[in-house]
Amino acid sequence: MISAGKPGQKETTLVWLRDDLRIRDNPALHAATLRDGAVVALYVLDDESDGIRPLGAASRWWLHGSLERLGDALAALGVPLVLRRGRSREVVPAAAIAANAGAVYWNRRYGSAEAAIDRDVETTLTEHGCAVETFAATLLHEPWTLRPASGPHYRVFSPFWKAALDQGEPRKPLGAPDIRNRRAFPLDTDVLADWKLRPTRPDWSGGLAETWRPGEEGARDRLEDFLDGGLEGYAANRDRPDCHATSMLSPHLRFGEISPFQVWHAVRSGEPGNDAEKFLTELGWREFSWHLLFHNPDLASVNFQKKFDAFAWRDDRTSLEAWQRGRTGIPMVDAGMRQLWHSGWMHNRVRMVAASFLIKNLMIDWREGEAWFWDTLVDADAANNPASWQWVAGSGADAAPYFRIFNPVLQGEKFDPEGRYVRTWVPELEGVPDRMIHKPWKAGASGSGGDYPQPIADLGETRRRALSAFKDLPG
DNA sequence: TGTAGTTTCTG
DNA sequence: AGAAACTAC
Repeated sequence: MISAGKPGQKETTLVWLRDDLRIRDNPALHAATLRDGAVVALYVLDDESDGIRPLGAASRWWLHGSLERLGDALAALGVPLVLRRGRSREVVPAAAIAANAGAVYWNRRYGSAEAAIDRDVETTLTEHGCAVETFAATLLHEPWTLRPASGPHYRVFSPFWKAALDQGEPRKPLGAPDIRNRRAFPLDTDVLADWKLRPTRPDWSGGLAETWRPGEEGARDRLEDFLDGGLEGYAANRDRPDCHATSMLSPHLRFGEISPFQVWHAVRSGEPGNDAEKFLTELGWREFSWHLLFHNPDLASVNFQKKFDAFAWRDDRTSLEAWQRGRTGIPMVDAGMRQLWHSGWMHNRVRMVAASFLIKNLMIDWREGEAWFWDTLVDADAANNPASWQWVAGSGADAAPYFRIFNPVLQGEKFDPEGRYVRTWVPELEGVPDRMIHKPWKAGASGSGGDYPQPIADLGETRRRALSAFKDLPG
């Protein structure tokens, strides 16, 4: 039972943090600071509740770093970060009671299992006389505020994004709160290290640590670096994996270390033009994915287009493993898969090429690829990941048509013309001349290096196989 | 944010 | 001959 407190006693406000691991532009935290009394932050590691998708290994690695940074930042504000593990429906009310909280605030989430948990927690807290307030923080547009004239939700990106833009400028970001010198009373907390979010025995995380700095400061630096060049050339170079033309903000956005509102206005305050529009459109795809997931909670497991349910995917563990390990013999695909394994990230263009190879050339179920990305990407996002895989498969909303099959050789020649990207991740190919770098099997004895494998699939043959198989889909 | 095969244009 | 345009998948 939460006591109303002695008359005049200032009540604690509990802020339940989830996918919003930042102190700036955090509406729930900000609102808590406007109240009298202490503020306590809570993070719950919940792998147990029904319908919750446990984090992949790369995401767990990231979470550790992000919580570490967040704990420091909150401590500097005089806000303790309390860590608890277990079912949110029980853990959150228990923490609220222990903190003698008069109010619990959080920023909304949009997965169906998560939203159901949040509704139940709200009910329980309200029954205990605890005030609950929730805020919009993670998406520019609440998924239910955008509605097409007909149908339950948008299925095509362009009209969706047009409707979003018609809603006007997103709100301005909030600054950092300042709430020092309010005494919170001490609450039991888990020790982060005990959660064992980071690998121990074989520590595969070296490449992640080289590449990333989880946390709000790392996010801000990444955004500043990206905007320093004024976005110049983004539209032209964003498809070039051999250039540093993309923002690499995805994992920071995923964990809410930076908000889309901050990104939006940072971009808007710069030079307007095609580069800025193009980049903001990428935020739009993120919004679209969440719009789709909100209206289709099983997006990660069920074909958006039902006619794909009948499709006979190939069961081929050997090829799947070759793909996962970057040993398909197709340089562009292997470079991407190795970049992913090493750094927890893959360039967007290469994601499309690697996914297309798995789905179309190998004809392996897109869910296998989605699951691998979920485990290995630091930006693994519950909406973006399945929406994008279904996009490539052709089973999704506004998806690429079945006959759009990427040729990894042509894609390589177009977007990695000197093979710099491929050579970075596939060192066996170092000695192959530029002309042959994306098709070393044709280089003969002069070229292909060491123990680099022969292609596990003939691109032409498997393309024709996919075309005829997908053509047989009903409708 | 497709490819491949074919036709048509151009120097 | 090679680019550009066109079209089916």
